[in-house]
Formats: sequence, structure tokens, C-alpha cells
Amino acid sequence: MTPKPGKVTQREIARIAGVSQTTVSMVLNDRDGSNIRIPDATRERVRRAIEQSTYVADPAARRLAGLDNKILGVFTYESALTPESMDFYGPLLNGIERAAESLGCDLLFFTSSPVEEGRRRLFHRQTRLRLADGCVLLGQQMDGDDLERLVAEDFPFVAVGRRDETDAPVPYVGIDYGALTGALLDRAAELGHERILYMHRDRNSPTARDRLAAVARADGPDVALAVVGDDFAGVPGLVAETGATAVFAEDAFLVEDIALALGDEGAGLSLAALAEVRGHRIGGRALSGFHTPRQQIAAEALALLQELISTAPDERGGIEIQRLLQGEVALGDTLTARGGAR
Amino acid sequence: MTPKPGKVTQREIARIAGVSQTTVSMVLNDRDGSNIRIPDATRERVRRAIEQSTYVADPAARRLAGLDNKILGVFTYESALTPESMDFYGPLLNGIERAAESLGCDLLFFTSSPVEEGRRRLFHRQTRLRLADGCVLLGQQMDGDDLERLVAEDFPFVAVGRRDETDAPVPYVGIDYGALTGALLDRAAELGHERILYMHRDRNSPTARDRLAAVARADGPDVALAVVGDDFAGVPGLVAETGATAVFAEDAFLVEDIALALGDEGAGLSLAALAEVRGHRIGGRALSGFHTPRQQIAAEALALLQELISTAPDERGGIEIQRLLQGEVALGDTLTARGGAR
DNA sequence: CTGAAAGCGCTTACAG
DNA sequence: CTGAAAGCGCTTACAG
Repeated sequence: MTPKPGKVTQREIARIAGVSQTTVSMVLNDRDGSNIRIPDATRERVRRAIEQSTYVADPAARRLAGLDNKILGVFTYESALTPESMDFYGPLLNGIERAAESLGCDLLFFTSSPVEEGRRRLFHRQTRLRLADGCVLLGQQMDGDDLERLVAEDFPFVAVGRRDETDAPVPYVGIDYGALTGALLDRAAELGHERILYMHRDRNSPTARDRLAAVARADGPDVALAVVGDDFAGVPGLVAETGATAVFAEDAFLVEDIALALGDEGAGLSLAALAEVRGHRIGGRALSGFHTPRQQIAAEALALLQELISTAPDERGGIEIQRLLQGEVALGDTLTARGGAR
Repeated sequence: MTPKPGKVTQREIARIAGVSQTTVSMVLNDRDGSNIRIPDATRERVRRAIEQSTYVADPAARRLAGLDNKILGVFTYESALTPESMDFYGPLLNGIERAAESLGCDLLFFTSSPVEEGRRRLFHRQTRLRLADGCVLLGQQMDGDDLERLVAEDFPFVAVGRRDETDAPVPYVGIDYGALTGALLDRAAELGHERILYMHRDRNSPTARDRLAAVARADGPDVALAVVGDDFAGVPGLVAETGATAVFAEDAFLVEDIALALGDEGAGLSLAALAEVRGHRIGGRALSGFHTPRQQIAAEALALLQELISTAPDERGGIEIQRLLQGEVALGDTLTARGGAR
């Protein structure tokens, strides 16, 4: 007469072991302080009862009673697991999975969040956000209101990528794109480039602004800016007009499109992406750009998140919540000395 | 005097709206049956109070009170998000994410499960399994005890891939590798191959057995079997010995290794994988093998899981819980008519 | 050393 | 039509 398959509770264990349910809880959680002292004999009895049953603590009840859940939320502003998004999210997710493994945490992906204007909404009527002890946010652009609210509610979270869309200080772990951009410009200058064309998508994200700001304060080469959309027909003209000997673009895909649009006219022109270039080649040559430590970002983000989770809101002041990691310039083969065919 | 940031409860809403907490719950859940009839005015008052607050239902409490959580578990016997595993898991995870999105469910990845003997354990002291309404299991090999226990506990779950390691009937959605193998052998026969070498890893998984069984009952060509490990030095000898004009292997990676080991001696030899071959090429030619509908498997698995979740255990009898989907033979370029160079 | 009690935030019979 | 009460399974003061 099994009471109900698959639903053993502490009360049941207590009955078997002949103790109170409280004691079972104490044993399970290794509570062993000044005023609670459970003799090994009792402890052992409870342990055996648990082992012989299929007892597992109900995580919902634990959570309700105020304990950590060992569940970390993962919120992505776009679908994370599509083949296209894996290029960007893949290394991050991999790093997150590994970090979660070693922290003993499960990962809750908020795939249910309703999509509005092409992006998911974090807060909605049925959000399971609170089931997680904390949350990692991923995405090129984030919603400032979401971030404000998370801060206001003292909910532990960490954004991946630098954030500046709020007044409130948002915890983040990101890459120092400004520094990388500066370094790449210096390199271009060394190679003799005096006029560079920077093509970007005019996106309103902090990292996009970081690149633009770094480009704007370049003291070596003269950098012309151009916004591109989906049409690359005007690219050759732009290059000619500006007299650029090198074209930089916001990301590797953009460089690929630009190279395609340039065709033979691109021969002799240097190319580089102000972003991760791993695995990208242009006409057989390794694209110049950056190497960004994305696995490390993920690990660092989860470490920070854990810190926030295990610290009371009013004591988080001591934690350095905004962290920029340094990437490195990937020289590649497409940024070469000025003086090619054109 | 905000009571505590980020923790608005139904009681709070009730106070504001001047109703009982029960009524708030009723409104939230649209309970509107024979004996409960809440006037629109009241309903509206509650709605407004909710909208003006930042109320979100505590999922832990809902769950404890017996409601569905809209959380689906995802358990993988190996790490799912590594670059290497993405080849296999990627399309499945993508399909799962999409299905979860359209079902309005969140996804709980059990990354915390302790690893024993290279594989994760589903059941452990702190498993958050029960937080999910149901669970999808992924992995080439699964633990029979895990499956038995899930069945015994009436926990809704679906395995991806055919299962046969238990007496109890395990719900699964898989590919009919037996049929595919038969079809590929027929094709080989049509192309004049009379002696085929099938190289496999001697894995003890249902799909591995399905392939072997189909190979064994081939009535056309004569198929020799060989187990390979990490050493492929003996491959050329084996081919010569058996007089095979075609070599089949368990998966695309294995074919690649074999092709490498054969080198020039492989010229004229037909090659095929008894598995998904998308994206695999051998010496520039598209590898022959199968196309398996992995996105569809994921969708079907989640649909079945939803069915199980929303059906009481004693009424699940009517559900067809074991589903094999048909893939298709990918002709490719490496399975050609007999009579090449050798 | 150990148990009875209150409480976490919700849902759902059960009374008005 | 609406509220007071019990209960989901757990944890943690608080009494013995």
C-alpha cells in the first residue's frame, strides 16, 4: 500500500524513522549549531530511512520557505539556440553551462517570455524569474526599464556586455571594446593607413557606442563614418569618395558583406572587424579584428552573480559590480601595410 | 513606507483593492465557474491594483499549491552546450527552444547533476526535477534505472531516441534507423555492391542495435562487421581482407576517420554513414547517409510531453507514447556504382 | 536533545 | 458573490 507513488515527504520519512518531521529537516540540512545537537544514532536512523525511500526534497517548498534554490536564470533578448545565434551565444552558453556545473546550479531559460517588437520581455504576468536565485542577461540591446526594475527590486542579476542605459548601477561583465578599437587603430596607423572608413549599423548599444567613441578620439588616422543597412551597393563609391585605404566594420558578418560588395575593387584594401573574428575568413585570409574571451566572460558573470546572491542587498556595496575584461587584437591577414593595388 | 522592495503578494493587492486575498487569486486565474461569479467591477478593481503594482505570482507557491509551472526540464547525459556536442544536440535544442516558446514554457536545464562515470545522474539528493512539470531526456545512452524510476513515479517524461533498456514502457520519440539502414543497403545493392564492411563502435544503445539488426537481416549484399576503437591503422587491411567495395560506418565522424586511414587506397571505395550527414564532406564530396528530422523530433517530443503532463496518470493509456519518425536517405556523392579503381 | 507551531505565498473546497 | 480556513512541503525560531 504505497501511499502515492513518487511523492515521499519528510513526514513520511519521520514516521519511518520514528522522529519528528523537524528532525528530518535538521538532518537533511546538516543543521548542527549551538542549540541543536542531534545524536549520531538518530541522525543515522534518519539517513537510513531516506536512503531506503526515494525521497527528494521538494524544491518549491524549499524555495517558499526561503532557501536558495541553486537555480540561475538565463534570459536572452533573442532566441539563444538557433543556428545563427550560436555564433554569438554559443561560447557564452557553453561557459555558463560549465560554470553552473561547477557551482552545482541548474539553469532556467526563460523561453516563455512573450516577444514584443522582436524582443523578449523579461517581466510579464507569469514570469518565473523569482524561481531563480539570480539571473544572467544576454543580448546586444537590453531594455532599460527591465534593468531599472531589477535593480530596484534588489534581484541579483548580471548583464553580459557593458551597460549604460540606466541611471542605476547595473552589474555587468563585458569586453573593453574601446581599448581594443584604439589598439587596432594604432596598428593601422603603424601600417601607414591615414584614411579609414568605419562602417556600422548605427545600433544603439553600449558596445556600439564604445566603438564609435574610440574611433572618434583616434589621433592617428582620419576616420570617416558611414552607416550601412541591408544595401551594400553604395560601398565601392563610398570607399572611393573617402579615399580610404582600410575599411573597418562593426562585426565580421558586416565585413563579409562589404568584401562581397567590393569584389575586385577591394583588392589591396585592408579590412578588419571591431569584433570577434574567430573562424571568419575573407577570400581565404584570416580576418583581422579581435579575440574576445567569451568563455571567461561567462565564468566571470556567474561568479559575480553568485557573489551577489550570497550577499545581503545592503552589504553589496563592497562588490565591484562592473567588470570589463581585456580582449586582444587578432592581427589576421586582412589588415596589411598601405600601398596595395589602389 | 514600501513594505519590502520587490515582494508584492496577493495579500498586498487584496488590501489595496479592498477585497480578500482569495478574490485576488480568483481574478488572477480567471476562475469563473458555476459557484464563483465575480462582478466585473470587482474584477476591474483588482486588475488595476495589480497593474499599478509590480506583482508577479510566486512560482514556488503556485507549484506547491498544486498548479502547473509551465516549466519543462531538459536533462542531457552529457554536457549539451560544448562546441563538440552542438553537432548532435544543436538542432534538438533549437527545436526544443522553439517548441517551448510556442507552448509558453520555460526550460530548466539540470546542469547541476553530479557526474559519475562520465555521465550525469538524474536522481540525486538535491534534484530539482520536481520543479518541472515534465522532462525531456537526451543522450545516446541512458540509464535504465533512471527510466524505470521515472515510470514508476508517474513523472511525465519523454526520451529522445528509441529506448528499450527497460521492461516498463518508456515514452520516446526517435528515428527509425532500422528502416533507413535497410533503404541504404538496398540502394547499395542496386549500385552493384555485393560485399560491404560495416564498422561500428560496439556501443550499447538502442539505435546502435537497430543498425546492427538491420544490417544482419540484409538479404542483398553480404555485410561483414568490424568494431573500431581509436586506432584506425587496421582499416585498409580489413577492407582488403573482406573484399568490400563499400564501407559503412556508424556515424559521419567515423567515416571521416576511416577515409583518412584509407588514404589513396580508398579511391573507388564507396562510403556512407548510417547517421545524419548534413555538412559532412569527404574529399570534397557530400557524404552519403541519412537526413534525420531533428527539429521535428524535438517538436514531437515536447508535444508528447505536454500530452502526458495534461493527462492524469491513470488515463494515459490512450496515448501513443512510442513514436518513430521516418528520416530519409541522403544519396550524397560517396556511395557510387561498384567498379571504381579497385 | 527534540517536537509543536508558525509561516513562506499560493489554490481550492467550504461556508456564509 | 466573497471571505475564512485548510493545506501544499518545507525551514526556522521557540518551547520544552
